[in-house]
Amino acid sequence: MEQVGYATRPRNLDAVFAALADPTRRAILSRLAIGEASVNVIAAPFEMSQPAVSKHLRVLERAGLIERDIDKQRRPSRLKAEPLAAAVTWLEEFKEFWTSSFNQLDGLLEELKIAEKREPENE
Amino acid sequence: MEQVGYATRPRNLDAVFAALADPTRRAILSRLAIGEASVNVIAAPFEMSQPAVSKHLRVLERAGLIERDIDKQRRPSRLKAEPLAAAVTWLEEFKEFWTSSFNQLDGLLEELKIAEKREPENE
DNA sequence: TTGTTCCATAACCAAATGGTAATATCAAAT
DNA sequence: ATTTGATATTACCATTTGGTTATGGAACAA
Repeated sequence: MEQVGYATRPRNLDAVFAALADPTRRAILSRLAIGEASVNVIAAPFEMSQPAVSKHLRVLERAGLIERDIDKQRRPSRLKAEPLAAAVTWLEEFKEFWTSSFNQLDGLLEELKIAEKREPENE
Repeated sequence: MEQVGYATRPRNLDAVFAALADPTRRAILSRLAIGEASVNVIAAPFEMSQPAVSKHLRVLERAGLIERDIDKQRRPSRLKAEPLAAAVTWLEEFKEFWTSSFNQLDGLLEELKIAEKREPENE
């Protein structure tokens, strides 16, 4: 396994998460997980025009999630790893941070604050 | 403290990823990972108006990423776990699927295609 | 009472998004 | 040389997004 974006915090998290926010684009990624595919092959299952799919591909490309080759007239796309790894890293680090003892500490502080400030009237 | 949140579908990946696509909202989540906070406390570090932050909080709430309570005049927000877990699950399942043997198969097919460049493709 | 704090809401705006249809480009096939 | 096929590009449209200022209202403070 090669190293992926561990040291540097990639600043394109915005674009990666935004790209993942569309179900069509997630479906495209799933399709590409099976293997590279041309625009028309990608577009076939969707009930939208080819330019619409091309736009989605451009969003995925600018997020770094796919790369596009040139094969005769076709422009096969294929997945790229690093941005997804960055998203996973952000989410996992955040989850770990959040579920750490800070959480329980916060609960304790909250109870202390309530007890210290005023008698509970109705909870 | 009374509950004010809505019942949210924990599988709304569109809304979750869209919410995560904004750096301000990710920063708000990081702030809330330390502990619950009122709107003004959340808004203080940002160079934007309070209504702008309230809008971001509403996006996070509709994505199910936070819940909002009522404490006197304050509306403290706190994190919710399930949607983030859903996002992590999607990404990890996708990553696993993608890095499975399909990938190596695709690589093999790619080499084969290069080797037999003259052969037309099927769809 | 009067004023202040905290937050929401409304109206507005510019820019981005997601789609369309029509056309252009360009390599491949005939 | 002409046609076909795959994709990009353009022009256009409606909706959403992310921000603003102004205002309203409930709860607290004096």
